[in-house]
Amino acid sequence: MLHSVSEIDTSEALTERQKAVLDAALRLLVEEGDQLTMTAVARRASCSKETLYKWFGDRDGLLTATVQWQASKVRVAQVDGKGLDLASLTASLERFASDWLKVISSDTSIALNRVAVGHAGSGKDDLGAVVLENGRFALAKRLKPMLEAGRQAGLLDFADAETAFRTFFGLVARDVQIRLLLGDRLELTEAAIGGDAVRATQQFLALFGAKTGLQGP
Amino acid sequence: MLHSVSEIDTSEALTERQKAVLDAALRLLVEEGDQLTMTAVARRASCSKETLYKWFGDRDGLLTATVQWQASKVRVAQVDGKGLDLASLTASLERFASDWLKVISSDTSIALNRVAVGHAGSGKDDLGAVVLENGRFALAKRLKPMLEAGRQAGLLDFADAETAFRTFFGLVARDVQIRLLLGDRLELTEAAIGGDAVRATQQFLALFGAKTGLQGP
DNA sequence: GGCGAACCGTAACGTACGGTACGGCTTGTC
DNA sequence: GACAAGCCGTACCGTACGTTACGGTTCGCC
Repeated sequence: MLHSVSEIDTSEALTERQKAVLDAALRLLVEEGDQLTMTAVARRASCSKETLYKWFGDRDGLLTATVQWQASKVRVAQVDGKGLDLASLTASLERFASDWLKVISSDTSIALNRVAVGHAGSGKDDLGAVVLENGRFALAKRLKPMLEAGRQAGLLDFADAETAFRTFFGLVARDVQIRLLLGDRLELTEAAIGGDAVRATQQFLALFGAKTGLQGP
Repeated sequence: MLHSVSEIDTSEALTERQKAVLDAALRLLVEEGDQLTMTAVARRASCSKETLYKWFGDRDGLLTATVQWQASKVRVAQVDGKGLDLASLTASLERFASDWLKVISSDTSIALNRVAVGHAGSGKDDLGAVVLENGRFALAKRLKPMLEAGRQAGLLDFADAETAFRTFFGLVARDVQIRLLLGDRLELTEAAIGGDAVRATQQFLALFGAKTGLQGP
């Protein structure tokens, strides 16, 4: 049974058919937003509504399963901070920034966040928590070890990794996500993302780089 | 007729009674979110549904009018940069940061943004544009002259005011708005907001303060 | 006092959609 | 080949809610 899930576990023993159905639901979610209907999902996935209800319980269960399914697809490898120097730290931060900008500007992320935000008001489900856990918090969990390693290597100087992370987050995302969620056309080309990643990283290093005389006047 | 409006104009000749009705709708929107019903609004406002439809056209019209009504209430005075020094610039920036954090963490803003985000997918109305115009863009319009003045006074150093603004925005808001929209409990006390405003301002000045030897080693 | 406009309260209408039931088809098992 | 399980397609049910209609009341105006 899927609709009893609210823990952190991910793929939850989905059959291939179920994954295909959730993929269809996801595509429809991106196209239609929250006003997708069970009938439309069934038609798109070439399955019966009865099956949908048997597998996912109800509409909220389907939505939750869809969001979790997408979340389970974006697990990425942990980077480790072996032999860290300023160049590799910089490259890693730029990588994080670039990846994150690509994520939040993707159609899928926008659609999922819209749905989750819309549901956040009425505590029926925890879509918001799922999205947050696999977005912002997952990013923090991956980035913080790198920041700590940078501090160990004498490259960074900060008191609290959480605070440092949040500043990095702000420097990278700025107003991009909220503008996209609110429907602002804001095309982020590959080049623009790359430039933003470099800028954000430089700003972060300017704020939290260790004062070892390497960059001061 | 209200429902033919989509320009930038604001209060649009509302009678007192209409304002009262919109206030009721706004309160209900904060409580119920997007699943408020016309019946509920009519009951809360002690008016008939017929009146609602006559005044606002349809449900979307009522929602749009409500959002615009709230927007028209938050017009604030333009600050001017006469006799600007570092202390007054710092104070102004802190003020902007603090005000903005208060806004985005308020129940009203959260509710309005949630509704607007939810509607942004299906181009039925332009709630997203309205919210954006009276939120993020209004802030930029008020802040940029101050930044320019700071540059004129030799206190700030940046190439593009828009870019500088967006960095300030990122440093202030960080992950706060998206977390709140997604339902994360994140209580911002008066003290926390004040601290964040100071921190964001200091970081901004560290990045964009003119290198006049005033703060370097 | 008579009249019309605006508005309140409520009832009624239509529909879209969540959820369920059911007949038929396919597939695996004995 | 009989049988059961799982699933597809579709028809069906119930309800919530947007929208409309209408009788009754208030209020300004002559």
